[in-house]
Amino acid sequence: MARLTMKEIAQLAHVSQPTVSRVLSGNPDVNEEIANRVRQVVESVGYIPNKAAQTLKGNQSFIIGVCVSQIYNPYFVELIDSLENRAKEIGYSIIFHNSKHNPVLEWENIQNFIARQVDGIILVPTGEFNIERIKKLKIPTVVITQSNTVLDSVSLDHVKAGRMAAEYFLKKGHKEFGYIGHPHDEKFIGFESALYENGLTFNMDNYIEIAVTSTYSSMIRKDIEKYFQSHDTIHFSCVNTTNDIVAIEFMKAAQERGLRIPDDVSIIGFDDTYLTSIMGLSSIHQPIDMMVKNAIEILQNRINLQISSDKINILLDPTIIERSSSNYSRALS
Amino acid sequence: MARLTMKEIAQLAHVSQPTVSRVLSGNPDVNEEIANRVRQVVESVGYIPNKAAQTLKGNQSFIIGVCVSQIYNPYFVELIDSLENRAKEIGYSIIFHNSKHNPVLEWENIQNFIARQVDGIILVPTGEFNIERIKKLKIPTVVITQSNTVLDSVSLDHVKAGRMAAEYFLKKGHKEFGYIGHPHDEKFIGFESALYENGLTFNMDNYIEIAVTSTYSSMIRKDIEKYFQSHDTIHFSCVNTTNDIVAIEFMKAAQERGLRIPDDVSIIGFDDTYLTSIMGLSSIHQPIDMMVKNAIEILQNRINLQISSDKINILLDPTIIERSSSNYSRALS
DNA sequence: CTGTTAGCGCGTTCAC
DNA sequence: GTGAACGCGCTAACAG
Repeated sequence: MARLTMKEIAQLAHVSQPTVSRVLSGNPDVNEEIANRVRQVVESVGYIPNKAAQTLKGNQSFIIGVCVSQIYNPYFVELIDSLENRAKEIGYSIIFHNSKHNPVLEWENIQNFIARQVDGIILVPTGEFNIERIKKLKIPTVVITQSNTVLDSVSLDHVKAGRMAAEYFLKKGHKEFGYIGHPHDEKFIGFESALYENGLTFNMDNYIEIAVTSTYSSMIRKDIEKYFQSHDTIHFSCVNTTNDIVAIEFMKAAQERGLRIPDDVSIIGFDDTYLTSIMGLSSIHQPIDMMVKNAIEILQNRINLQISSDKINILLDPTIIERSSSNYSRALS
Repeated sequence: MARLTMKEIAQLAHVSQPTVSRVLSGNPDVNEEIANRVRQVVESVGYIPNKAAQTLKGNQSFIIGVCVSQIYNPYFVELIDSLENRAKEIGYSIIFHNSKHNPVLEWENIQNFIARQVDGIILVPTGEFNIERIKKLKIPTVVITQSNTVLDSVSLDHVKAGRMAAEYFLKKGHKEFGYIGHPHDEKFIGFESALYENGLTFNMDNYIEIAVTSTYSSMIRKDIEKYFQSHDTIHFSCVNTTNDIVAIEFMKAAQERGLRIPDDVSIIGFDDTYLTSIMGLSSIHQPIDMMVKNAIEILQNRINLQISSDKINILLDPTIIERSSSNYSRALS
């Protein structure tokens, strides 16, 4: 249980403890022979330096705190995996937290990050609740998968994604449009405006609302069923959705009601998770690795260069991946 | 950037630093008035104690290292989420690593855990490669989702799960059995032996082998396609699989070849991830929360009581969840 | 080039 | 009931 310390290594190698430190940190000003002797001992006893002490001393923990708002969506899994990979590449560890869409939990998680002396934070926020407080902490923080007006952020251009879906449907000859998403969905803004620019207005009765807190398939399904309870059938031939899970739940609900996909209703998902290939769901691809790469780069710069340059907001371009769920053209009239 | 220290809090509250320490640790031997004054200051400046220093001092980090062998399977997501939840409940943080089925990476991850002074490790091992070395570290470690002959472990009873699938198929009247899994699959042992006890022998030509390293759907799919290349069709009416992803990939491959499910071939998955409900896939349920609960409990005991009692190996009972993919009875002959 | 000294922020004696 | 002094394991500054 009691791990070896640098001091003990020093004794074993008959040198002073700082010399061991120098050898391990690659300081070249050490006699090669002595260095080898030290390395020999370190190797043979399997000594590993105590990062808690290094952190205390050096004011750097080489930890990045990651806090996501949910994890159920496979999209977040890929995000976490990608984050862990990149972080490891640059010698960082990840402390992971889930805020479950709860701002109070989110703030607790952030506080833990502070306590742990993380060098930076990557955040999928629950909303705007804690943003200002986080800003005040002066810890490099980048919001990922959403853009933010206060903090650095890296995300897909959601508005553009919405536009893209609308334009895709328009090109396929659709006339009546549906949307399934949360209230205040950026993608919807793009979706609606693209329609508007084509002389169409979105009928809000075709908006199926999913509660922000509906994190599980079953809850999403209930939200969709609620819509069907007040609407005998749907009055749209195509529908854009806020994520793949929502899309799939709608897909199932529609099929159970005898609606054919894509003939009766075309569907586009969002995130392009691996669920899409399983279900043949068209989806808008999020370049996760690219987002993560950018986010970590920003953090690194903020950490090392102590730059307090202007806020950085990166918006990446969406790509639409067509699969069978939307591969259907309406006859032109 | 430079965070407040306890000493500075002490100055602000006109007390000594140890007094602040006492107040924060809930030591009752402090004048109530002074304690309140301290709490007041702590609150108003948002002071958060430095865990790196606490770790260094107290020899406890309140960190649990979690290292999984892959993350692509949604099963692991639920595992990580559950772990994070429980850990937080007892005041622990999680450092997360993915070994990607690579023993070298796994060992690096473990070394990082040591460096970070984790109090315990929860591990989904890549194999036996590092087990003995880990044992020597004398750090409380529990293997999860697999049983282990050297370390503590909590897992489902895989052999029993295999038996359960076989018995289920037998009851449905099946005569020819298939299996899709990795080499040396514990579930297969149970599957085969249950058949054997019913006077049947498993035909190894009906074993579709998936490489351990086939982590993505596409790779699994390739393994399945390879089987079909050397076999015009399948000679089994039911098949047990090693996880849900494998099951779904087989499902798709079979359907593309005109096989009806469950009429021509019944399928049972494993893990009971949310993919199953999407696909109507029968599956053997893993009680993740129960496993996590047990695993963390074992860790806690090992950490706090310093107990070095006998190795603990918990085997939980499987449950089979029937959905449409296996809901079909063969006519009895 | 190497060893001695100091101090990171905190918890824990020990006197008072 | 409270403060002074020490040390956890390490890195950095300073001598020599």
